Amino acid sequence: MAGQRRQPRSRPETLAKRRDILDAAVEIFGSKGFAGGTLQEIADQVGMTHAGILHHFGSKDQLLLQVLQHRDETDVADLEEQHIPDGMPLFRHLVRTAFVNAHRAGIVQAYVVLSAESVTADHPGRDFFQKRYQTLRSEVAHAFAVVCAERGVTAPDTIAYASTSILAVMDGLQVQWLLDPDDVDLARASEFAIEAIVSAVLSPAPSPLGEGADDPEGVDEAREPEGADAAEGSGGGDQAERAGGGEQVAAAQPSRSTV
Amino acid sequence: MAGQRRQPRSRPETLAKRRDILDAAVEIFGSKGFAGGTLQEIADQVGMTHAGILHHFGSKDQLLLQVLQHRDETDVADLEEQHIPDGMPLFRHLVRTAFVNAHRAGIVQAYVVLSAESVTADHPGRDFFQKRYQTLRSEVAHAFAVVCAERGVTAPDTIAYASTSILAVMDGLQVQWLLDPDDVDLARASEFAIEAIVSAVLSPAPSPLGEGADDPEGVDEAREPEGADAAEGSGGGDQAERAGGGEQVAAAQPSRSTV
DNA sequence: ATCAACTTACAATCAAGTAAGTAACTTTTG
DNA sequence: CAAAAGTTACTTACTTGATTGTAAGTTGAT
Repeated sequence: MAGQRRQPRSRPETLAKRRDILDAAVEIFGSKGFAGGTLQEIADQVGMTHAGILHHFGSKDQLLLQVLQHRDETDVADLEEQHIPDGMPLFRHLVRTAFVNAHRAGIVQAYVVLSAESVTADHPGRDFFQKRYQTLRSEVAHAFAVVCAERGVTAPDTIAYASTSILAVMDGLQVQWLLDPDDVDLARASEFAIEAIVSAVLSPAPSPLGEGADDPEGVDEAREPEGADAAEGSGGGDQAERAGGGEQVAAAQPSRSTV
Repeated sequence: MAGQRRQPRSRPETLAKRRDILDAAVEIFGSKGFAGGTLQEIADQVGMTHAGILHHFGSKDQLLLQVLQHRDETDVADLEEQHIPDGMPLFRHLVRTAFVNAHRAGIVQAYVVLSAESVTADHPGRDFFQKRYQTLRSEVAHAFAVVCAERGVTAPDTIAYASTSILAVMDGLQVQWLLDPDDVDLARASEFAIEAIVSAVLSPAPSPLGEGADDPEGVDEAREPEGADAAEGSGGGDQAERAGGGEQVAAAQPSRSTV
């Protein structure tokens, strides 16, 4: 709803200012979320009024989009130095990224918060993250294909699961690490999980859970064709199930009463 | 700042109403986030005014806490029927949970959004999720210890990484699945990843990434003792690195320009 | 003199919380 | 057992304080 001149012919000084704003926005949105962070706070951080920010970006939504895009560009630039890896080097690169991220809680948090927030109803960043994950998945899948070819392994159908899973662990570990940096070793755990998943693709082992025994088909999946029926909105419980499951296992903390 | 009588001696009818409110709150907070959702919306859904809700719960923060706690209790009750598993059955249970969750986008979303949002500065749910993950990690770790003992495997030091990783994949997959239910098979991918990680603990394979070669020590970790120095607030790029990484790999979607 | 980069001032919402009142139900008590 | 008294579950109405966005004016550089 806001008309905005998108850098019509701006001076280098102005561009620098815009970058400052974007950096401040990452920090604020990262620490308070998009809905929780305000233009005022961002403005304060760069020493302007909130109207000044709107002058540059037109609206809060636009600002978020630019933040996201700017991050991408910045990071791409960072990588441009190094050669962009494929095949096995990509996996090594992902591990290295986790090690680097363990020293960048600020940006990690921004992505964690914004990506999760983006799943909410018409969030301005939804499209961005959806496309991003699609891209990342296909890149990782490609690396898997390359590696399989190199080793003469017939590219298994597990590649899709493995690709999405690798990205998932990296993200999920970030959440736990942000909540509890002392308990979670972001870098090592990422390394371990990535290795585990790559191994599983390259040398598929029989399921340790017991092949026929677990038969999750009977539980749910068999009834409906794919996991696509999606969005509902009330009912039982998600990760909570996991809490329940362990409560009577010799758990460290009594979960029901303590929490 | 709000004084509130916490069910002093309420009638069963009242308790039912409160449950209604909690259910509505899960839905609203799940679809809009905690910061994004309003008491008004929740009130509308149960046919009251927002003041009525404050009458029951005192404040929005309190409401969130109760929502979280209520979910836990509900889910525990759900599980009480089944026997709570340990050892290998716990892992099977986690897989089953993923299959069940694939049909409960609503609650899955609530947890995804709220857990990620909880990492933000003094979020009322932070403590809840921090404790929750601690509990879950130790439960999974315990199951690993049991399984290792059963198989005569010396419990490896990888158990901690594996435990946190299993929870992480499950969470991370949920985000991707919510954004793109057609592209991501929540249940199958969770199953695959859990099996991969359990296998990696039970039969450790040499790193497929090349033992000495990757040497992430040199990158960062070696410099500072642990991944605990944490919170910063500006700089380079998180998952973005991953996008960059693949951009020049024959990726499906042009990432820089498209996004 | 013009244009970009702002600022001040204001509009329009909107949200959380509070206060006070009301109707219904429970408990006490004579 | 019934009237009084108290309590609960709300509502309406208001206060307070933000927050995004707009409009119009000011300043400095080209």
